[in-house]
Amino acid sequence: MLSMKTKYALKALIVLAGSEEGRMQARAIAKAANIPGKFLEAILTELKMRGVLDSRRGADGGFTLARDASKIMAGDIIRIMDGPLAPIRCASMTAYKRCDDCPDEARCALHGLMREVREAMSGVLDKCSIHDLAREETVF
Amino acid sequence: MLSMKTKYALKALIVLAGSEEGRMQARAIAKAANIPGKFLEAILTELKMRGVLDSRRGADGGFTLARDASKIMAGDIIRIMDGPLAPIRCASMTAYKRCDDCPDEARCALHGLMREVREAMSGVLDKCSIHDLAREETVF
DNA sequence: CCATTTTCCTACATAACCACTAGGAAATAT
DNA sequence: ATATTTCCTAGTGGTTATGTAGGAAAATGG
Repeated sequence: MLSMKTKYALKALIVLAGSEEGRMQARAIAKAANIPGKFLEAILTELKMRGVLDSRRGADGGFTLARDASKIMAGDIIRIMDGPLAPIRCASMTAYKRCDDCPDEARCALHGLMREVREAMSGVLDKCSIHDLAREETVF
Repeated sequence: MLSMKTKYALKALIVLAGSEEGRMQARAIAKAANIPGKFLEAILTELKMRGVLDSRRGADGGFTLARDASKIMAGDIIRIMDGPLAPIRCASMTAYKRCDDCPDEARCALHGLMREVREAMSGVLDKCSIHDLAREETVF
């Protein structure tokens, strides 16, 4: 299950990608996407820290996408906010970690299955960009 | 991410499905699958309550699969223990619920994407049975 | 009937996480 | 200088995760 945080992050990016100027203030995004203001602030800061957004402060400041919307994938955002896509760490590409109690990964029944799941999820989420999401007639 | 509970449930079922007798006691399963005993007890009880296992108590009691291992799908178990596969309730088949704040599902950018994800996950998890998992040379 | 075994049930513990909120410091534009 | 806006540190109240402890109820073997 996606956390609200992740859902808000995606919505915020879609709103931002669909904006005229390309730059929007936290307040405006919060209003447009119907997200609690202070909470969104924290989310945007995190996205900036992780290189997804750029920001400028002070009057007439705001946030911009750090790269083209077509290069920001839904999968990237979910990984940043919620962690790896894979249902289990030993099946993750981006955050692999061996299970403490697993004697032999190659013969673990779950490992193989969960890799398939990860692959399936990645196949959808890493092929869908914020640009793809923003071009539809989106309502929040 | 799968919870330990779900991981344990799957492991327990695989062990049980792979056993000679078809009936095993909680203690024995815990040992074979390397799961904390008392915790497993609770898990097995839940699986029984949800119709996946049958049980008999008293001396020489234990747990058996309530139906053929080939008819118990990994997806079923995950849904029972962790909830819906879909990343968001409005994209779930088995636990659909409209988002409170969503004015029009058909035009929600996330809805469509998350349905694709659910479909992809279901495609793997609802086609893989405990039987499939147990037939491999599994080690825990 | 009795003792033993095993499931079943209730309760608790503790740590982490989720979804936010408050208040102010630092930077920027006019 | 002032107003605006992001950035930073804290804290809060509720829920979930991952178990443990202790004993009641049921079944079996003798």
